[in-house]
Amino acid sequence: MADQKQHLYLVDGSSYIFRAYHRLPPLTDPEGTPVGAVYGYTTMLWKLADDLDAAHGPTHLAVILDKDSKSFRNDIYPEYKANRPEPPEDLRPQFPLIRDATRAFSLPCIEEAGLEADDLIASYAREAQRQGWNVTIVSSDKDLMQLIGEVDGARIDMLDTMKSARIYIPEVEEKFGVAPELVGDVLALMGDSVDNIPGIYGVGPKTASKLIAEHGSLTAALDSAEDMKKSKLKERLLEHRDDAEMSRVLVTLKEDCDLPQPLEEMQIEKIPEEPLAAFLEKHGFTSLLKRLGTGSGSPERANNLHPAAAEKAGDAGDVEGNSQPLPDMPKIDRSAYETVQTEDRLKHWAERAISARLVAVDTETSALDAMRAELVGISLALGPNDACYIPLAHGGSDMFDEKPEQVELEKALEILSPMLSDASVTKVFQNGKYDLNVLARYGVEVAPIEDTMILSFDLDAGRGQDGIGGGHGMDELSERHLGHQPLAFKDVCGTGKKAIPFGQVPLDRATEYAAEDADVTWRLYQHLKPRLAIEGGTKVYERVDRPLIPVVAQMEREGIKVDRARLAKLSEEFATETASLEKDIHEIAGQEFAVGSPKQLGEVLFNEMGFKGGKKGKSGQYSTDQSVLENLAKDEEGAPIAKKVLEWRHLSKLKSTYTDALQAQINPDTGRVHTSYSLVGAQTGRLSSTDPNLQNIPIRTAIGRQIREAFVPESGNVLLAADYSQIELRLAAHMADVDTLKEAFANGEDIHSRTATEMFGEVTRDTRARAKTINFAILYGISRWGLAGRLEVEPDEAQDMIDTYFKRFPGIQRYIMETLETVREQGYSETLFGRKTWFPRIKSKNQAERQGSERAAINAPIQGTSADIIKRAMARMLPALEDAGLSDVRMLLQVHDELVFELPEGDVAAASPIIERVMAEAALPAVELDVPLAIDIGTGASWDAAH
DNA sequence: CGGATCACG
DNA sequence: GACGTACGTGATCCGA
Repeated sequence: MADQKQHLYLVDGSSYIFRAYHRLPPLTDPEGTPVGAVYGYTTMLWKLADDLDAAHGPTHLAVILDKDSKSFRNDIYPEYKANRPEPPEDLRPQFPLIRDATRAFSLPCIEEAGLEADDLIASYAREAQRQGWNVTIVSSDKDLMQLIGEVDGARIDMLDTMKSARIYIPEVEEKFGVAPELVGDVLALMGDSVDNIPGIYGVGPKTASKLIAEHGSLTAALDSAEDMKKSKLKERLLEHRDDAEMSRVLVTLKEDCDLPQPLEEMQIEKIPEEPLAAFLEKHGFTSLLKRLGTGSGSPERANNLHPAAAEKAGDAGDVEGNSQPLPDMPKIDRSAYETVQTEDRLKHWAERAISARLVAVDTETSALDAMRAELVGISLALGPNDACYIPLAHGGSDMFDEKPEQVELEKALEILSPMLSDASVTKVFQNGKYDLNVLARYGVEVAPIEDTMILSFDLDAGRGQDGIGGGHGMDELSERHLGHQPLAFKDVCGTGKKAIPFGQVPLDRATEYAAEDADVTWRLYQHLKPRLAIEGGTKVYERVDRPLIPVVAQMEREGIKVDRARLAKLSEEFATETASLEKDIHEIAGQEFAVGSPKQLGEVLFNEMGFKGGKKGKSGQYSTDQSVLENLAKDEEGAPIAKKVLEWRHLSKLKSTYTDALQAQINPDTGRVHTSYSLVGAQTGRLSSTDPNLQNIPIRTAIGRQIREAFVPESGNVLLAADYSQIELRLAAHMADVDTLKEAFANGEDIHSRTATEMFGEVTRDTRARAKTINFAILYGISRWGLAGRLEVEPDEAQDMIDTYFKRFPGIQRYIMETLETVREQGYSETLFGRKTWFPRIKSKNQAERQGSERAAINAPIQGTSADIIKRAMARMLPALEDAGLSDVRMLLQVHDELVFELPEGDVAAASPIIERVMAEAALPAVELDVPLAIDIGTGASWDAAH
């Protein structure tokens, strides 16, 4: 008998690489091969190998892979997995590398034609269990959860390495509401859209779990349908019984496959250094390579991997590799954190923070909305693993539990405030705007601050692709830069209806989560801040973005007053009008249908009513967008219904998105609407606005403008709107150095008219409108087909116009070529103030993808410079007004080229010239433009009237 | 949760 | 020779 129980680890390699691919940045090795998923896979094996000596660690280990896409399940059901999309282009070359990586670790790698990895895993797991071994399946695939459980003391459990979570019977019961043996029955009912397993149509995980838990088996659940009272569910159970029974077969794992390699051969003791070292070297995983020599644990990060964008891009690509070595930080250790429950300990931490001069801070609250959330606790970090959590409003898990001991909230803030406002103590946040707003509502001012989210944005905007690895949230940053996955909020509080407020999380758990966030923030700061100077991000961070954080925070707290009664009245009018339009539309169509459903509308118009001009898109659905309906409206037969649908759309959009939604957004405490601006929302450096979005309030139609009339000042005040006139075209004139355009702006000419003169020789309504379209087309990166579509001319004619434009304004073409050349060379574009936007796909082999990046790259310096300028104006605005003794002016909103203020009527005359000057001079002294920046200012008793 | 649509600069 | 056509956002609805 072996002295230690045998323990087999079965790694579900195939499912792992898909998850790794989607979660890791698109890294490439020195040869340019994409290796993001391989890197993730390698670190995962590394961690497992690290556990070789551990008590619960593996004695035997094998990786199981899918051989090909077909299996015996396709014989039962040909559509099995038929919906699977092809793997992404830059993942495909990584599949063979996964095998290489496995061999590099000298581990067995098992795959078998006609069998899926799941079946091999099931068969190996059962065989090992029969021999009395323990088994751990390294996967998070829910299908495999069927296997979990114990037979004669031999356990099968699962390990989700991405979440660092063990999965055993309680976790399965939590997820499925039934024991592991019944998981297959639940899966058969609910189906699986990814694998294309039908299940019962209309039955999801909730209903499936409930039915199986109630009846004890699939058959019993299906049989019970007979006795159910009449319902949709009953019908569906009866009608689709066959589907469920076939699904049951599909989800059943084959547990008796022949085992291609005997269990004994999977024994491991120590990973030999070769060929692992050669593999790590070949793919540039040097930080792992270094660890191999020292024999220490898993890596913090791979620091010589190149972002795919910077591939062969000269010095830019080496930036990460050249960055200063990080102080060697110990692994995150959640058990090291302190829960601060007494005044003495709190004072101790405050004193330590003051002498440390740098402290990472994070607040925990009861809600996501900074204007409504209540403070629940604060965490601090002074170094790696040197962190604490200060609970301030934790209650028991229910009203009968006693509250845990904690420092009283006011007292705690009194102790912390001097430190938080101490000019010699830097407070580091992740998205500090949120914490600033929460603390400000408790009367606590915080300065000076640093912000890791903004640091990341200023260094890496645009670096991800299609949402992969490009974000600036804490969890993503931690994984990307620290190689560590922090506890997720939902792991602590749950999600959906079962979610509990943070204040009810037990203190030990709350401390692990909250203090870790401060710890991670502290570490990220150490990592990101040094990169600024090396990579040229200091200016934009220090001069533009960081100063803006408290300014935007204050704007959010100000909010804006809306006239609720007025909105309600509009809602009512829109409701009446849409109802009557809907009736008319049904009458014309000769049938009732959901006007709001593009699918139904398309079928009614182009099938039932037989109108021509129906075009189906990718989804196989008719397009019914504005342009289609406008064309239909030109047709005598089509006009009546098309016009009414257009009108219906217009009104129902205004009602649902604005008049209804804005009323609901009024904050009960302040009576005003508080948007939330994202400082990292747009890759170009613009702000974005959410909850509600106040940057897309209607203005282009008279009906829509009524909504603007509901944005009003407090009595005795007015609203003042100041906007940059044609700022992007002015910047284009400057950046492309176009004399004609610069001269026109210097003379205060109407730029579209001037363009019309240059291009068509005369200014008429028509030529001016065309010129305007062309001017914008230039800013957005032009194509003859795009312009042709907009102007409703032939592509040839559009090309002539583009040629003429380039001839008349010669700098433009040069600007476009030069911009693209530098972006291709260095991987990113830059604004006049040095803000970078990365374009990882600028060299894509996919033409559409590449051209899309090119258009974005042409636009980004212009849109981004404009964003820089208004941000600089915002940061200077209130101090400038205060210097002039105007302390009652409140800055409320920013809409890309416009600022909205609320101020006493009597201050308008004095404030207007100051606002104008600050905006006009915002580029100075860093940048001296060749064109003046003109500002239009208006005031009025509503936002509409101020225009 | 993705697609279609439409509101803004 | 085919591809798919203007940049940047966010909210709502539908339908799976």
